[in-house]
Amino acid sequence: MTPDQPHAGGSPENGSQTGLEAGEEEKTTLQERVYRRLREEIMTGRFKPGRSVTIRGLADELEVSMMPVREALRRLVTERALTLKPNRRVEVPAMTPETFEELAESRVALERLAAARALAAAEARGETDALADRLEAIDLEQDRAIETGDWEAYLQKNLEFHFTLYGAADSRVTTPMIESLWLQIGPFLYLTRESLGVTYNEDRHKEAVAALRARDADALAAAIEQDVRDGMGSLPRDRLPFQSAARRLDP
Amino acid sequence: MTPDQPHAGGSPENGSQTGLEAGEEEKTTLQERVYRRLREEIMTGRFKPGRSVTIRGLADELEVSMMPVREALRRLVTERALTLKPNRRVEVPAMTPETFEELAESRVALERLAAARALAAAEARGETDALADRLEAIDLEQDRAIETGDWEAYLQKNLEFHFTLYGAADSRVTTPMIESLWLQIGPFLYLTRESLGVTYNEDRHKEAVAALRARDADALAAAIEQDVRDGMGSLPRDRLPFQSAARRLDP
DNA sequence: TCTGAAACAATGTGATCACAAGAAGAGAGC
DNA sequence: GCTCTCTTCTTGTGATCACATTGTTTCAGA
Repeated sequence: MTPDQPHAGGSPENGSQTGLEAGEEEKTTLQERVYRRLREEIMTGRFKPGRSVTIRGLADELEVSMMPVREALRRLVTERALTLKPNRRVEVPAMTPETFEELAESRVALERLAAARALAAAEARGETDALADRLEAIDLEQDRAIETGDWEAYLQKNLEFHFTLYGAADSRVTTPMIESLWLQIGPFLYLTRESLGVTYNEDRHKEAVAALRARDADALAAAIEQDVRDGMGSLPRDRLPFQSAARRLDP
Repeated sequence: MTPDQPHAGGSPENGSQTGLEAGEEEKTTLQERVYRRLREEIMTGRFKPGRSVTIRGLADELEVSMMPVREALRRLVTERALTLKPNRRVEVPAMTPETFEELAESRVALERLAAARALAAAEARGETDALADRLEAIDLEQDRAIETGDWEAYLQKNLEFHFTLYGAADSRVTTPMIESLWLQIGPFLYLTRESLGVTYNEDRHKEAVAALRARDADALAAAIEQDVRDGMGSLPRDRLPFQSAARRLDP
């Protein structure tokens, strides 16, 4: 739909010529699709810290009007994926060592909880082994991604592993908070790759699966905690693209 | 500002005749003030679960146009203070025992973390004792609120105690998440009062202050955890206004 | 060449309108 | 009386416009 057309709502002819994955499911609102699109781009690091984002700019780029972009941006700001500067301008937040530390600690606290809840929920439904099987399959695919050097797939499978586990608890409170944390860390991980090159970290996924099969909630939580700490703590702090360093990467 | 007036932005004559705390600071956006107002009303239980909220209805009530209400509502939905039904209608979410449990567990996980971080930050700045003094003063006021039977002040001081503590860490990640959790629990607490009458719970604030003075992070976290569990766990589950019961309270 | 102000452009915020989907109500048929 | 359908009204979503504010550029004066 071109903005010149003075119509609204679910006009049947929209979608096919927008930049928003043409031919996809049209059931959702435009704002929702813009949101997902932006979220995806933020997560994969296409928006670099310090880049300022404008409503009209994105509206033109995505070939929609200002309204959906405006609401999507506001949503991302409340999720802290973007920040609202005092000027009312929106930009990709720069990472600081303090925030990084806090994100790691919050992830540990919440993901331990989510993992324990997932085990309890799966066990209550008698699906624990099935869940372990699924996680094991994902972990194998991740190993394959490492072998073939596919960094994107590696990160994707890591994300899939964690959220498959937490999804078993269908926690409508905890999971969204964890998602918000990932959303804040995501772009930084991709930046890290640019500045450090590809570094695959050892993970504790196999230990987690084993703990799950053993119905050992404490061991599961410990494995998840170690996994989070390994993933975020093993990065060389002094060479990470924090704040000022990040600006250097931005043309 | 009346909606009939076809002007926008920071017209100097607005604010005085809106329902939004006339004469207040005009520096913020209208959307921000609507947001705070709604947030306040949700927290104090003026919006009962199941009540459906409409953009135009609120816009008329607050004497603003649809736009600020629309954005404020979306923000509250993102924070899970309100729920977006599949019909795209917004309503106050009904509490379920599962969600209540999950909110309690999440609070424990995050507030333990926030408390520990607060102690570390205060100690690093040499303000630990000053912080303890402030918390003690708040706790005394809370005791006084209990004596005089002022339920509103009681809840207010309880909130103040917790966020004064966490504020010492100025955690830009953890604190907002805790706020979101309180926002989800808040209205339910007030509902609970209506259905159960006033019940003052014992708290662990004095233990927390003592742990703070002793620079004992573990004891502090334990006190906070106990405080959260006492506050949320001591309520008689079978008589709480969950889901169906909540509907009964709504005229 | 540097500084400062004035003109210009870009941007966020709020208002208003149009439209489609859904909810509610009325009325006919059984 | 009950159910189904058609109509009417309500509501959310998207588009577009107006305005104030913030950034940016230009250009004169030293």
